[in-house]
Amino acid sequence: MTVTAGPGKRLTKKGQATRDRIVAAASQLMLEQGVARTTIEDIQAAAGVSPSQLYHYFPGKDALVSAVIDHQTGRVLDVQHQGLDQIDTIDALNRWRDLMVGILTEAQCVGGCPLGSLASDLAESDPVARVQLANAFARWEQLIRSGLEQMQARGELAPDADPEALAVTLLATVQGGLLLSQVRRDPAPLHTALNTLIAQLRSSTP
Amino acid sequence: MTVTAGPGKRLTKKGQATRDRIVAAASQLMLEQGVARTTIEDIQAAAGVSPSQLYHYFPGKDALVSAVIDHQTGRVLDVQHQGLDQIDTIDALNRWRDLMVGILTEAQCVGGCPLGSLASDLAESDPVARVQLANAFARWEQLIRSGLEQMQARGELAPDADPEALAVTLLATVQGGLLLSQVRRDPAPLHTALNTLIAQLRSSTP
DNA sequence: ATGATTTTGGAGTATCAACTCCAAAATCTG
DNA sequence: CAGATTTTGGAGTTGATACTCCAAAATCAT
Repeated sequence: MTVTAGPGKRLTKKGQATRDRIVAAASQLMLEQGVARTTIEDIQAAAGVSPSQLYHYFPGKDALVSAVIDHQTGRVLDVQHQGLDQIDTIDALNRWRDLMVGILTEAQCVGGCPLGSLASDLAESDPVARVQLANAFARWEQLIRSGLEQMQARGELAPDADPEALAVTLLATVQGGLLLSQVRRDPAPLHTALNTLIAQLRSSTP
Repeated sequence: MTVTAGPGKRLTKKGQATRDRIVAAASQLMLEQGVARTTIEDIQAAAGVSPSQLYHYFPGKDALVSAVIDHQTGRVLDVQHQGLDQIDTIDALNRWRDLMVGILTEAQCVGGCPLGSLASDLAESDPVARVQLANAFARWEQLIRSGLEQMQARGELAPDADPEALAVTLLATVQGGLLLSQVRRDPAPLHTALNTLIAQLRSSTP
């Protein structure tokens, strides 16, 4: 997911490191305080970088936001691959649930979902970002769907279950659960919501 | 939910109208572009009000945000009462689903959930607002739970179903579905997610 | 009606945030 | 090593934004 040298710009090893530092700092700050509340100066300070450096790598804040979306998309999809790639049984779904609840708990429920937060923040104010995030969610959904299809092929899921609809539902429940947990500062809502949904799946297993 | 004259401040009929106009304008703008991106000047223009008027009714932006949260909480809970108060059958849940999908469709998927958007926006940057929103969600959840308990009492829901857990799950799914629909500009995700969840409930009905 | 109180108009201020510019230092290429 | 290119430091500019102030007009209570 790391965007290395594009066609028009050659990036030195050191340059790439600086760029990465900027994106990482911006990603964290924007997750913690939102895009609009994160100033360029904040990012400069967190990344240990001067104004000219930042504007050397990004034409403006919008471009930086776009890079942040790519960065977070990569991080989230990595975790999802880790949890979903070899799903065979319903218990594997429970491990996936625990993976996400664990990450949330470690973060002490701060920030919520990196993609969900960006989406809510940018959906109405940055059309380009909206599409970029829609694509990210589509890829995430596809990952879940593939896992469910694997399970269905192994007979762990009812043959008449609809993996596509279930994938949307699971993704929605993850997003909503993360939001509720973030607001309440308590991992329970995410855990309960996923647990309930997975239990329903099990009950309709042949 | 309308906050009329508090103890320390007497509000004239006209004054209350002006205050209401400010809160309504601020609510809409903050829903459409987020809290941080909505400037006091934007609100002044939309409400047809001068700076001194705004600062006469609110000590600062934070206080206005708090009033906006109250306003949106009232609006959302009103709709939820409308859809949930007399729930007896599973079909009533489907009408509730249609109510929300209908509202979302009318809004052309712009803004998402008024509470969810505020929550995601403010959770990390305004601790007072976070608690205020947590309470709003708790009331919403309680409304859903009461509906489910009614259904359970009538035998429309399995006796061993857990209304509390189901309420959290439904609320999370609504929130996540609204977010996905907002990002994709398509009511389908919300519809699919709620539909799938309700279908699961039906399948485990005695 | 009249005096007290609330409401309003609008100009003004101090601060902050995004972005620019140019020359010096570091790094790469051959 | 030498020239071309990339990277960096830091002061400066422009515009926006939250908030203030004071006097005039409207409204209310008696």
